Amino acid sequence: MTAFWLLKSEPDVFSWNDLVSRGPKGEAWDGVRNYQARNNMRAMKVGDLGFFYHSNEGKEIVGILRVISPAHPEAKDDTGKWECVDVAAVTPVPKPVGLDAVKANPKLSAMVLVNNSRLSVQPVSAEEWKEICKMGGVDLKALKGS
DNA sequence: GCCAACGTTGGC
DNA sequence: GCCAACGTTGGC
Repeated sequence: MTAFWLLKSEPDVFSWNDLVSRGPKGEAWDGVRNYQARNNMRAMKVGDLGFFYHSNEGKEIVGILRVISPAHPEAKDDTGKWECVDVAAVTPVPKPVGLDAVKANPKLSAMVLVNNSRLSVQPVSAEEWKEICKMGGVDLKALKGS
């Protein structure tokens, strides 16, 4: 069963367009220094899908990415404590879903994004995934084929 | 730029 | 092992 996630990045540092420009080789989602977020990455499997969320600037879900490698130690990290997964862009969200829209939707009131805004890698339920895809105009059938 | 919420660190 | 101090994140 494919699991769903939400990964945050400040567009100043690393944006959706940056990930798109990496193509199918993707990019290591490194720099995470939070145990909860790391544990979420450890739980990821290749093929899992995630939302790409722009924090601070934009505050909206702008794209969908795919996990292309399991969690592995970070090359840059000399403590050996931290890990990252590799992700690649799948498709943009045609109508980016803003934080305000998520908050305004009662179906999404349990989302981690709403209740723990500081967690940078978070799980998304299948229901939440579907709802946001609907709001964003994402073609779910097209996603499956990718 | 401010501040609330949260996580981590370190003294005891 | 508790908790105060500090640092960071991220919404506003």
